[in-house]
Amino acid sequence: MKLYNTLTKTKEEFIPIKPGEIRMYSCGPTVYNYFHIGNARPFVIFDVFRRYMEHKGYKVTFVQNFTDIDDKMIQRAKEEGLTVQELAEKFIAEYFVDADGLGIRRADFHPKATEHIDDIIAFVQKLMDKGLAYQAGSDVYFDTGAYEGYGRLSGQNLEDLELGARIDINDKKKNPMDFVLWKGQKPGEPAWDSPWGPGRPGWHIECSVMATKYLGETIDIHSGGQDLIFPHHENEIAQSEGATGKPFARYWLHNGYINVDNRKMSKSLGNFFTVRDISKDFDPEVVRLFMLSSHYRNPINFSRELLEQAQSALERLYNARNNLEHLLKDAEEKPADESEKQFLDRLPRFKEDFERAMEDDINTADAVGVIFDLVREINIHVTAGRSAGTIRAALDALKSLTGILGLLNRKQGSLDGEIEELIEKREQARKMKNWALADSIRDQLKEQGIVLEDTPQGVRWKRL
RNA sequence: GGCGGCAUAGCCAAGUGGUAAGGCAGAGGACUGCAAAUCCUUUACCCCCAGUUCAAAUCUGGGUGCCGCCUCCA
Repeated sequence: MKLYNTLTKTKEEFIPIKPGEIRMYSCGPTVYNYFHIGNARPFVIFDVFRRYMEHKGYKVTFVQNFTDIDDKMIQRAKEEGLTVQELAEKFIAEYFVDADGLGIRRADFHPKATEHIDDIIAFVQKLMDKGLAYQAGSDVYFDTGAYEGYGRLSGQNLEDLELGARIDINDKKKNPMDFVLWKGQKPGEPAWDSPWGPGRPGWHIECSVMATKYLGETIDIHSGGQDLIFPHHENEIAQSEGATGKPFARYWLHNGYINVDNRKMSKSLGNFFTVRDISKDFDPEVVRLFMLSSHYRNPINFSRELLEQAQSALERLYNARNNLEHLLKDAEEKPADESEKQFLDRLPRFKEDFERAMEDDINTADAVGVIFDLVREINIHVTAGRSAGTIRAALDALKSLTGILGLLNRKQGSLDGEIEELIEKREQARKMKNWALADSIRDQLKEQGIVLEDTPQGVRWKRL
């Protein structure tokens, strides 16, 4: 498996610290709102990475945090008339609703900052003890000047950063790039007691603390959006390596942005679409396929038209699956004939091609292409009269590959009796060549979202 | 000012030395009572200019255009 490592700016062969095991941390959402599809991209792509590595037999321990205390949380809670904790609980629940819809599996741990205050305080204390942090008023700052190697991840050095700095004037800091580890309480804000007085953790520290707590001082992979490279991940490295003296993460993975009209989708620009909003018009699985159709490090433009394209593509996948399941219903158990054998012999190649794509820095776009190649092969060769074994093999191959990408989660389900009766009535009408009646029933069902397709093996239905 | 990314058909998008995967849309055909699904056929001067090479979308240099980070942000 080759992965592009932001730390080295090269594609490297991935070698886990412990053979067969992967420990990975991915930055999760600040839970003050529904998340938008820009936020969703890392959730989806790193979920796919995790699924793929598990498919390859790795034991993956995956941690994704919830930031449940910060300025935005406090402000939003105030606006909503909720406590910060109530706000967090609400949007953590909503996170899971949308994440489930997108087919994102739960992490092994979803730690929250507020549940690790003691750990955070101990961590900050450790940095103080090492002379890498200092108290200024009621705040505690990380001393970037005292830490060697600041800027390694983002390819910046302190001087250049300061030259272009658009940072707030803050007299309390020794160095403009110093960042807060512990924020002293302001009136009306939630706070926890600490050696430096009541306050709350800064943003960056929670990830260092929770990553090392759940995964160890050196982890295999740390991931997130490109906008986290600086300063968030830079600061995580400084804190973690400052505190432990060990490398923090071996591989840093960063996904590209989702753009709208070629501009980055972001909360501050206000040009964002929440997954929740999009779910009103599209199955979130469409969003998932949309994201996986391009390489994760490339920016992708978002538009309704592109989702419609993805939706049509997804339908093609479902059609193939539904067709196989339909064929399987009354397929015979019999030995494969010569042409079936040839088809079966070709099946493993799709898996190989798929894996080759995935091994190349998670090239899901290429991998999706392989799935469509497989679909065509299946549509050509797996037709009426094929043996049950052949159909099953095709279905297994398709489900296996789409499963790794977390696609085709929708179940075919069943129809209620009333609709079944209508379908039967239409079948009778067709036998009598009463096309007018047959077509009117078909139209009527379509109104209800049931599409009928007549095949040589009888009528097949699907939901719109 | 510093650092970085991208430019492939109507729309999306892989491909990083041997003359272009895949999807969507379109056109024609097959199948169908009609459809749908499916299959077949069809649609690319790979941003521009130089250079390296037997050979470049792919490497090098120079342009042009767009975007991002350096501030909260996935």
